[in-house]
Amino acid sequence: MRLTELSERSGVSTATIKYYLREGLLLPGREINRTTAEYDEGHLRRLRLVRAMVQVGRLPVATVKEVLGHVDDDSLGRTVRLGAALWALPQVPEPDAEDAYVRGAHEEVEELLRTLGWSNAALLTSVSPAFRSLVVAVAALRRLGYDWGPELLVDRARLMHRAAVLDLDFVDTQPSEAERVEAAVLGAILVEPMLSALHRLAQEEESARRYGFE
Amino acid sequence: MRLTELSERSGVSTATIKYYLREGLLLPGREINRTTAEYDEGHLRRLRLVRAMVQVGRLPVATVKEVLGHVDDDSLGRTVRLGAALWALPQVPEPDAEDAYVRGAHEEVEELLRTLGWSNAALLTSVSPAFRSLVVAVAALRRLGYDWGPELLVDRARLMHRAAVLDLDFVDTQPSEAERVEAAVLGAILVEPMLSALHRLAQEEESARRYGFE
DNA sequence: CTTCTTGGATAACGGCACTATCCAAGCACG
DNA sequence: CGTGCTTGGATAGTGCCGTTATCCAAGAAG
Repeated sequence: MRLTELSERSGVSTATIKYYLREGLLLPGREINRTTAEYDEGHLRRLRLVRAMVQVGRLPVATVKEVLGHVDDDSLGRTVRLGAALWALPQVPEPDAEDAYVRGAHEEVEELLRTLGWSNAALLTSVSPAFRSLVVAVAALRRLGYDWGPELLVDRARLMHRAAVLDLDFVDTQPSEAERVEAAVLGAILVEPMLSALHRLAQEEESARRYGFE
Repeated sequence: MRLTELSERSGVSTATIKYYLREGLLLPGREINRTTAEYDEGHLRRLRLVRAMVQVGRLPVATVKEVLGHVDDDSLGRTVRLGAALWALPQVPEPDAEDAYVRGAHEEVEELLRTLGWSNAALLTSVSPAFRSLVVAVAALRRLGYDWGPELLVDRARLMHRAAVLDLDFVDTQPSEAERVEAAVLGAILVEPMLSALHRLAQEEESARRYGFE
């Protein structure tokens, strides 16, 4: 198919597709002659993947490129590929390591991992972006005077672990390794906004149950 | 305290504080004379709240203003205030209502709410931004060929409901109504990145447990 | 008195996701 | 065989947004 058809079938403007091609998010089509290129279903699928990451996952375009690079790199094992993709995700700004709140939060999160017995995750301490994001969030809450100690984190962590188990169960249903890796990354990137949406719906529901609408 | 001290204690540059004042995220200080204004602890706290929303919650400044407007509006009940604040959160772009995937996803999400018995949330169908975000996410997954039916959503929804219960339990520990409202909104805005971070850590942990690092 | 600091107004900046404009090379149809 | 359309590539421009820099006149400080 031509660029125009690719655009129609994906709902993405040709200008934007050209932009993605330029940025290396999409492989160039098979060049038929100097003014025509042929695209296939693979391009369409990849384009939809990019769109999902950008629109639903709110990933910056540069990040999508990086994530896809890890997904495509089949020299790595699945855990490493998934980890690499997760590490490319947008990060919270580097916290001030001198800040007392940040240091306290850091220790609390480490204690949390010990409590949970997440020995693998504990290896990643202070390097994993997810770890850092967690520290920054906890520090922000403490700065605001909320006493969110490990006891309040641990239940939520168990919940999210169960969500992760569901995600990886789903990954295991995929027929091929390539699909499993893609599903794993999608499970990280697209499931997250879904969980957020469910969380908000659940909050509205539960708030209405408890306090009504008055 | 003066602007400079406010800046030092919060770690936010004076230029940025001025910007927030301009945008109405911060109330002006008590004007001592034409070139001096006095700020208090309330300003510092509000500034930290704004920073947390912008940096940790990734909310656009205009959205923060809107959310704070709802938080401050004590003419409303808690559920309504929380709902209003949640509705101001960044939204996924309006989906194409003609799109078959979107329509299918819409029905699936409605079925999900029926299954869960979330009757209050069901009232909000097709208006709540959270509902819409969920529809968009499900549609994106289906477009990519994943058969994520309600059966895969319902477990996750129950998990997020339990998270919401924890959030509202925490809200109920707050001593005053004003603090409860703030905690509820924070519980929506700051807890979400925390859950995301925990989710990613849990995925890395679980992936390492299942497949190792090879 | 002079030098520094204050807060307010305004303009400028840098990043980012697109989008619009050109262009020359092909194709399609009467 | 033209004439006008479409193609893909290159380049520049747009709009938004969070932030920062520049001015300024009015006070404070030594």
